[in-house]
Amino acid sequence: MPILHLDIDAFFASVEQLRDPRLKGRPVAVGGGVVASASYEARARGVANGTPLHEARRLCPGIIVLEGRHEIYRCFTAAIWEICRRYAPALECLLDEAFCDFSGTERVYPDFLEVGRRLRREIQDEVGLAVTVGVARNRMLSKLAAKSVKPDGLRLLPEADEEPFLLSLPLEKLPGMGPKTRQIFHDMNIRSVREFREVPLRTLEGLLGKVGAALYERARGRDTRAIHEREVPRSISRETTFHRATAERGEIEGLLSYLVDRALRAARQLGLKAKTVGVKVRYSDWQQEEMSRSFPATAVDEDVHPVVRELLWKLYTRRVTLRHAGIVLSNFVPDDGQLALFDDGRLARLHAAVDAVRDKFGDGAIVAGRAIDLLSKLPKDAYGYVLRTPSLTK
DNA sequence: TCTGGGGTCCTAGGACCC
DNA sequence: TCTGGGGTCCTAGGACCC
Repeated sequence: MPILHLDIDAFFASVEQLRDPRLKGRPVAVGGGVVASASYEARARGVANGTPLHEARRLCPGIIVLEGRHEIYRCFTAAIWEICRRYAPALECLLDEAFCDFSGTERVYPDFLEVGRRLRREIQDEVGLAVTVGVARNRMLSKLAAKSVKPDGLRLLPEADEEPFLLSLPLEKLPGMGPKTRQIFHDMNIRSVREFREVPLRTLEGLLGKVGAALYERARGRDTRAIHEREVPRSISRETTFHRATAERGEIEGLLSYLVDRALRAARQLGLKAKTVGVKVRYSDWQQEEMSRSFPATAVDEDVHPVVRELLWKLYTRRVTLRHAGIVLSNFVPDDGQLALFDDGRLARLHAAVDAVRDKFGDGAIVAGRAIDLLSKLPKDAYGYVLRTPSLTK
């Protein structure tokens, strides 16, 4: 019974309620544009994660909407993962949830229900947040077990109970069964895991390839995905929606430069250089375009900015204003500290100094290049530019 | 009532090399 | 000159998850 899944209940909203007692017992939503996290008081009124904010206000008049601050949330998750590490030999953390791998510890912990109880109690006592815990034989089952007892719950799913539990699930509860895939099976009048089990493996593979084979396994309670700490990210992206849709080159380039600087700083903090950058734009009519380019690995802002400008020129062709723009870095390699051919190290030292100032005074403390155009257009605060929809993660 | 900001993995075609 | 096959990298796009 070696995998324990832990999920922080209504994470962002709960942190806000903890920090401001006046919010206790009241409907709270954190987000911009759509709800990123809704308190259970808000959920009771039909507000779900992903609900557009105006719709949330209609469903739940008096709902308190907050922008949220990732710096604060990160402190809370750090404290909670620390508590998990007291017990679990291996941990995989994703934003507001964690998988704890207890493989090989059955002698140390004869009763995983008791481990779950202790974890929940210590997190509640030391951090002040409620978490839901599920324990089962593998990754998928532990998460499904937790989902079945949210919020503030604890469930151990013994092997003997797996079959009836799985067979009772609606099809969309299977991980990997999103809206598109679900529709395919609904059209075939298949709506439950029980009915899905009748579909032969070959049919699923023919229909969905590897995804189909994975779903076949999961419908039978099998999941071989390991629990592991994320080493090197596959991509780092920064994107945002404009305060007002715009067609002004200077403003668009300025914003993209700013986003590149932020993403590259994250890469440098991880000791990574990127080999690919992508630019994405979304027009006011919601049409979206993306383009990417590869180059020799770099973590230097000035190397990436011209590529981004070139991509923007190729990409932004319609005479329609943009509502949204972003960049994504990918194809990372470790930064071996090697300098470019004609660089004597001054550039690296300059970036280290700039990063240090930004760490201390916020991303907006030092602004260079095209991002300077933003100074007159965007408000700034202690953390950097105030974007229309601040990121809640990093 | 027009819809956020992160991420992951998979597929597929084309370039290029052997 | 034509044919073929495999491997790898790049780019684009789709589906899914929190």
